[in-house]
Amino acid sequence: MLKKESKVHTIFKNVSFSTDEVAKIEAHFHRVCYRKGDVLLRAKDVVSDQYYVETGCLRVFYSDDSGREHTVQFAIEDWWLSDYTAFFTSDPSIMTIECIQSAVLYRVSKEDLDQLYVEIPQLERFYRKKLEIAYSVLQKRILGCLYKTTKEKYLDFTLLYPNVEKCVKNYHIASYLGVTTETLSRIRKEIAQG
Amino acid sequence: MLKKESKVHTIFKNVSFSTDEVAKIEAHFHRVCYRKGDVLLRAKDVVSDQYYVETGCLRVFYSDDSGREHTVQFAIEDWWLSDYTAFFTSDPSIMTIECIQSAVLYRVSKEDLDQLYVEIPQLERFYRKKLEIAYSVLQKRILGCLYKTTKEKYLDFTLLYPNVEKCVKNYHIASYLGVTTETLSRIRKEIAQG
DNA sequence: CTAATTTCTTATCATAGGTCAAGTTTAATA
DNA sequence: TATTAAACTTGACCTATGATAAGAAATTAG
Repeated sequence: MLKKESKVHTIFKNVSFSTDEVAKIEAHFHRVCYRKGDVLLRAKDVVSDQYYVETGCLRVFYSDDSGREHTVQFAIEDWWLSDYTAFFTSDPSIMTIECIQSAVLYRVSKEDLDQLYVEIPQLERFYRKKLEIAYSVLQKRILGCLYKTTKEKYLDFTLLYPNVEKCVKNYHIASYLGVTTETLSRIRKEIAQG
Repeated sequence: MLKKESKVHTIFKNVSFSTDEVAKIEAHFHRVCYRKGDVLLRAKDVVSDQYYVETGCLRVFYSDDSGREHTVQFAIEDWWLSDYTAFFTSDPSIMTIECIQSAVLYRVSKEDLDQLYVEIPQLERFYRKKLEIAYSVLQKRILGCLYKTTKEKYLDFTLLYPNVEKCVKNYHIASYLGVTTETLSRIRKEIAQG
């Protein structure tokens, strides 16, 4: 029987690790499952983990003072998620993470990751590059906020998250775009009518 | 006479490098000066450098199809700047970088930096952490775009860039907030009147 | 110091999107 | 399948901000 491929090769595509390094990494990534409606993280929790999504769909949102929810990111297959601001700064969470569709995730703690960075420079490089891409994506979104119409932002959303639209509620998308469900409804109608 | 402190210690605060490492880093950082009005980078240029600001004030902006400018960041003393999306992805620039107040910068190329990352893991760590903070800042700005009033966003701006307001034009700030100068004018009036 | 140019403010009007409310469709549950 | 609840759509009205224009203030150049 063939030796099972490590999940590490899936998670860290295009990075070559030694067998020893793969073992070290594997030891710190924990497979966890969640079901629709589960809450992985609540505002004010301490955030010591981040997650890699194998399957499922989740969203990270902020609830403002008047109770309105604002979605900062979705995560489906092959995405990462956390309340990164809290994860990076060690401040308490301001986000909530909710499971929208049953998910299989790999969890890793900040502490373990910091340790791995020292032992495996390749790994730190991977995360640096991942952050570079993430930074670019956020900057593009900000630019969109500055000058694009809601319709354009909606179309950008469908490109960035091609498979998310199917599995999330309308109001999830609206809260990502920063508009009301009513407005999104009108925009969809407009797009449908050409 | 005392040996002059290396600029490396100023740029990479709180990181300990060996004398040899300092020399290596120093060899790749080039002091450059710009004057008010100078353009460091034009849209469509290849972006091979990023800059550390010793003194001065600059801004990075995107010009949309109808010629309107949208400021993605300002940079004053101790900030870094580039068209990071282009810098990270090697795509041609979509941003323009303009000098608002005479500036002294330290320039480093992507190529040299990539080399230094391999030689000095401490340096890669510094930039990873810098990116983590930058990511948090951008996410906070996005969150602001999703639910804050223009007035609140303006006040956030004054907190994030406490000394920038003095040296930039009103329309620079407006283009950072994603509103017209007229709107910013009204908001300032409103704030002044209590 | 004065003139010219740029920037900022104020006013009027137009519009995208918010709020509230009602009705329709879809999904969950008995 | 029927009932209930959740999600979505549509309409009427309101508000913040954009567009345009004109004048005031500040900056730069002669």
